[in-house]
Amino acid sequence: MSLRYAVLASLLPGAASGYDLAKRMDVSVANFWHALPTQIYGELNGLERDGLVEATEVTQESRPTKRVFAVTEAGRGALADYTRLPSRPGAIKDELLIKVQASDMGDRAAVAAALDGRGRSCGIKLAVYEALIADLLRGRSEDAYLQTARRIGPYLNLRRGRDFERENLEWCGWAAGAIRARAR
Amino acid sequence: MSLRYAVLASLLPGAASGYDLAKRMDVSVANFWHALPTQIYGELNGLERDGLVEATEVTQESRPTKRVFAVTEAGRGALADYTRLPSRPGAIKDELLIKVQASDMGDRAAVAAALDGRGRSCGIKLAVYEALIADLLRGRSEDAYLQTARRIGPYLNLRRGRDFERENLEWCGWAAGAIRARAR
DNA sequence: GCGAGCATGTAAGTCGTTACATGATTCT
DNA sequence: AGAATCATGTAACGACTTACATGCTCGC
Repeated sequence: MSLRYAVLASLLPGAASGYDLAKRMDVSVANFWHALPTQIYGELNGLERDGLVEATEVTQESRPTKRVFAVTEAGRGALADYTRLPSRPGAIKDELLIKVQASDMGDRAAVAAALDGRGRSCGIKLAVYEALIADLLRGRSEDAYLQTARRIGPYLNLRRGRDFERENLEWCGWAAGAIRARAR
Repeated sequence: MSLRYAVLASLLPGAASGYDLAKRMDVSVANFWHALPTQIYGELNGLERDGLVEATEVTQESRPTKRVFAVTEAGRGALADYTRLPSRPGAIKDELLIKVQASDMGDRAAVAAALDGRGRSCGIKLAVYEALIADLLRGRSEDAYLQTARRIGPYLNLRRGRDFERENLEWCGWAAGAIRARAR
């Protein structure tokens, strides 16, 4: 029941087609809620049925016709109600950490290499988050932004994502080093 | 297909019943792979069918009879093979962050209160991780431990868990403050 | 000409959660 | 007396993933 509200929240900055929304969620929200296009198409139709979003057909030249979804008043209300509900604890699923857990009995070199690879993708995500943060701030200080911006939720979450990647990056390097030191 | 290896890795320190394993995973591995008892019982039976674990019936007085599972040689081999496989990117699912994302249009006070609550549970988890780390180190320095311990995988993951909770705790406080400053 | 991107979905299958069932024992 | 712990599961449901289908356009 949460994907529904992740989709709704991702539509807040403006209407979007399912295809566009899938890409938007990949940068704005993938950090804490990941969804594949298939799932998003289904959820958008469900939201439309329940009157929480409204669809408009947009005919394009030299591109397939698309359906653009906008949050309705009822949708905004449902999302506000949702913010009052208790949340279940956040969950992380990471196969790599299972491999780290078993690394002593497994292929140490392979796990260390996997950690290097993960470190690289953390570095890429980190750069993306830093660019998005700079985009929002547009030269303003953080304090100034938090006082004047129309919305601060997305900024708070970007900060969380950035800090997470930063720390993960550091840990990957450290853990790979520790495992390699062990290999001798 | 990953729960299977999370279960196998959790059995490495010693044989356990499904019931015990569910609790063990709640402290050792919940950090990066969470599973409910129902799922663990099912997976253990699957692992037994495939010869990756072996079950022994243990009759107890004044307690129900239980089945204790131990990793077999084939199980150890399967886990080692698993460490060589590529991992998909780690995924976080956190309802609270959806609420933070929508907080500007929702109930700010409720979201701030939810962040306080999350901060408290982070503090508790942090204390647990710190105690587990101290338990493993037993007075030794980290360097000494990494050089001499039989296994370092669990330690590396405890460090990751600790750092995560520490940072999450700090972020929750900061975000709650920012949202409350907004409410005025 | 070929792959990548635009745009939307269905169908099938796997994974994960919730509710329920059982029944003895130990703690408050 | 009632709740929590020990111990294992089944059944039903909901969430998520994978594979596939369609067809047009743009850049290389």
